[in-house]
Amino acid sequence: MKQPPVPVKPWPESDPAVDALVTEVIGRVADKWTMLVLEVLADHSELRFTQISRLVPDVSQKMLTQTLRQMERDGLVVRTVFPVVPPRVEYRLTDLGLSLGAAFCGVWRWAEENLRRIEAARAEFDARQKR
Amino acid sequence: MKQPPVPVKPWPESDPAVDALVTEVIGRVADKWTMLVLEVLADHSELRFTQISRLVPDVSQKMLTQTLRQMERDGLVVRTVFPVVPPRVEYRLTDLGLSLGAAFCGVWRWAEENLRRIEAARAEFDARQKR
DNA sequence: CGGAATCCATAACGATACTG
DNA sequence: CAGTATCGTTATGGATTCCG
Repeated sequence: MKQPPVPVKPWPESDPAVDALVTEVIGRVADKWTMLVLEVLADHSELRFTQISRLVPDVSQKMLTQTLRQMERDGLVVRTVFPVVPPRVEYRLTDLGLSLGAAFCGVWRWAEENLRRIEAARAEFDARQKR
Repeated sequence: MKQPPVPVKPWPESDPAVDALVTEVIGRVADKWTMLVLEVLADHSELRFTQISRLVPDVSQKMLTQTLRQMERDGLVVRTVFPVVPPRVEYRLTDLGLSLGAAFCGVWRWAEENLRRIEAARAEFDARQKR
């Protein structure tokens, strides 16, 4: 049985204006810290600032604040401030944030499943460069 | 049969070592230019350097070269050099590259479908900041 | 044509100090 | 606790020039 020449056509359309916006959104959303925060929030459903900072390895306080602010601005997380001392701030994903997590799940699994292949390709490429 | 409490659990495991590698791979692969090149190559199946540069808006020659090299190193594209003058170099996606395109399709569609929601969230957030 | 090499501006990020 | 503000460094990307 012959397979179709192109098994998957990933992107259905190509409106340049929409493309630019989509690219910008993906660029922001595909950020390293955003994805890691998305992961821990998807796992724990609600977390305080310091809890997130402990769960996301090597994130600086500055980057975490910045990332959470952007995610809040984009409607991915809600930030709840409890007027107590010491302050208590909780973060949780919105439905939009959850749906993004689901969408990214495919990429995450792809990366997991193909780690070896990528490492092998890199090793072979690097070996060829040395010659 | 009882369904699990969390409707979607995006990430099945959490091995910190694998996590770090996956994060690194995603970080590289989720790059702006990589995604755009992936898109045009998925649409055209094989392209020359200048053709890609015309199809990807605003990409500099430096970034395009760099992106293509990384993609080649990661085993996402194959680079074929024809020994003629003037030089002719063709790029096409590998199966790995195609499968990545398919995985990213979910994120791409998510971004398209939720553009409005994100813009609305941003507008509301910005309006609240001004007060 | 398809790059490589260089220079340079700026954006990104980490570390530190301070605050309600 | 959950940030904000500032500073210094590093990484990134554009523009330009040159080459087989």
